[in-house]
Amino acid sequence: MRQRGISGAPATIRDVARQAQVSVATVSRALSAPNLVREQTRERVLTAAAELGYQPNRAARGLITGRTGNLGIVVPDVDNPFFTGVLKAVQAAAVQADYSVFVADSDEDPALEEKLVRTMAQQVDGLIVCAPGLADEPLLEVAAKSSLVLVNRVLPEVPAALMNAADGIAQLVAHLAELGHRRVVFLSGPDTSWSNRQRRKGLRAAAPEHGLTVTELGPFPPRYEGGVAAADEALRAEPTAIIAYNDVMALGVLSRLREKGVRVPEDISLTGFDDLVFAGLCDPAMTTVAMPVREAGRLAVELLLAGPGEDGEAPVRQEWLDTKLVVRATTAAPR
Amino acid sequence: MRQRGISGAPATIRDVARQAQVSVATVSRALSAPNLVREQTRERVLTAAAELGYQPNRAARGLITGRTGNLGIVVPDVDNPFFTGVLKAVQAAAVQADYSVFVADSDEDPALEEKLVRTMAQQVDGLIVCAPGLADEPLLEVAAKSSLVLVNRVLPEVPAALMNAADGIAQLVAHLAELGHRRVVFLSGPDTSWSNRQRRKGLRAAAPEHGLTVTELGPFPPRYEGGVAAADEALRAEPTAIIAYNDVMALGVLSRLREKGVRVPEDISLTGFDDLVFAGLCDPAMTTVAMPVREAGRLAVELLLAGPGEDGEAPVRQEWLDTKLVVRATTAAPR
DNA sequence: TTGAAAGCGCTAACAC
DNA sequence: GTGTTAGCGCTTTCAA
Repeated sequence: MRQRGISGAPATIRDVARQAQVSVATVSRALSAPNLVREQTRERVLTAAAELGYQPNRAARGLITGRTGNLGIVVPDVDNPFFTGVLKAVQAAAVQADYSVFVADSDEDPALEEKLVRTMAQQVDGLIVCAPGLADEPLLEVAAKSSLVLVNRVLPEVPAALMNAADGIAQLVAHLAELGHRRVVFLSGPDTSWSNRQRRKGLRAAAPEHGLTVTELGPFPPRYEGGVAAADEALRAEPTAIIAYNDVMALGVLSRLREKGVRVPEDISLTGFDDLVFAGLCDPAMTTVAMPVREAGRLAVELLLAGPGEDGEAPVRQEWLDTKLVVRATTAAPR
Repeated sequence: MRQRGISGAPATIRDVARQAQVSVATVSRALSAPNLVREQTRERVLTAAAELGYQPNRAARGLITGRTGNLGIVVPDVDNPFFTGVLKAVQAAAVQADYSVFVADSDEDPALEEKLVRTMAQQVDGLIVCAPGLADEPLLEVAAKSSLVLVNRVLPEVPAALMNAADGIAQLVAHLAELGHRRVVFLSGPDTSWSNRQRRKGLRAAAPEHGLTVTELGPFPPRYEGGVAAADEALRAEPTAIIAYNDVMALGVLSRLREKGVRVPEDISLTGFDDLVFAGLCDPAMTTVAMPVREAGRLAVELLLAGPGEDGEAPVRQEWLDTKLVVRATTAAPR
């Protein structure tokens, strides 16, 4: 920030001290430990500070306290609504606790991700990482030296905010079974993704309980085109319902099915996952599973601020958040 | 960031100096002005730094240089793809220039927006503001003291990255006219929005040139529900084409039209604006105008880093970026 | 080419 | 309750 005001440089604590006729220590106290100064003195200081437009220099404060007042979050793609949901909540919770937040976008590049995590770790009081692609080791290493919270990822002794996708897919299975479906196809996402593994695991556990036969196809790229490509393959298995790895993929499936004259949900049911905005806006509106992205963001900040506890006393918190089935118009009883 | 490594506190410049058997000044120089130290010395320093995992403390550096190495951006909603497009590019450009970026979300609240802008201004080297709702005065005030760049907003003497929506809508009008449309409806967004004014202005200028009669309706809330509500009103004007303020609203219109059995584009043409992801994913895919969000983000950072010039020498840069018509499936010749 | 030393603006002992 | 003062880790004169 370049100073260009008439008054030149910004006011320092010394300017305030002079104006209020007290020492710098008193100014410091009046501002950060108000109960340590006489009411009257404090008021003089506050007035002087206001008059001079004084704002404490955070770098100087951080230098001595060892705290920066900043939180960081690294995500693979800030343009992906899944992560912005988390980001939004992180941001809100941080502001509330009087922290600022740094955001870094790795553009899905694991190497960059590692660099960003390391760089950021040293300029924040706590770091939130949603980085499906990053390897375990660098994370563990950083976690050993800094306050780290993982989102949707489990690593020993590292606090985490987890979304219970397995249960979400179980809800989905129950819903489908109740409608009368027996033969479904699961369109898998990337094998490397923790989320995909969770979803598949949940599916494998829940399907037998509901008498569902599942054919797993893929992996497919978790994008619109991936869905388009997957649709034909899915049809060949002649299911009555298709469970796509996520909403975006489901949209691709939907488009391809329409192209081939297959009606949804009359001829075949289709579900997404994540409940991104457009899941509710497409036509027919998509039955999907809502992920607690906001809650995860909020929780991540809470875990960060709660800190590691009194040196190993409390156990590391890895908390699961509920997902929720959202029934819309792409699912119906099979013919 | 809490330290918990075995080695205790992180290495400081003094540790490196000791290990490399030089003074702290030399370490500092080796790191930030390599050509001022002998090659051999520099290598010793670099080795020592690497061995100790030394990372300069940014707060300390900032304290003395007056620079923070941080950029800030404030947006009304980090969960809105329009802004995340800008954010993504800002982030990328910043990292490239070795800056970190703070992001603040005002949640569309002008009062909070003002507070965030003021707070942020003092902890960054430059601030990017995309805040349609914020009043002029606070912005001008902050701009007087800090490096500020506006996105999609014009204020005297404040550098800005602007998207040429007026031209975009002119392209839209030309496209519609070419298809044979003569009677169109414009579904207006919020009156207070700079974007809406730009779009309306462009429409009013372009329509007559192409022999189009325009009925302006609204203002409507720029959301899905706004579009649903607007659709009925639009139909009453019996247009052959509807131009919605933005994509989200257009989606609402599309849904309501389908509900009423009005086919798009056979019975009526429909256009959006912004080209958000789902504009290409909905069915039929939406004809819309792509906004140069990425370019705007990139440019904003460039304007920030270019700085105010040699004290008033160079004129303040307010640059316009091109928008682009994207023809998809919601527009066709009228019956 | 290198080193010694003076702070940047602030907080936290420690005196009074 | 308040003031004095010693640094936090770094960059940058100024000398050598």
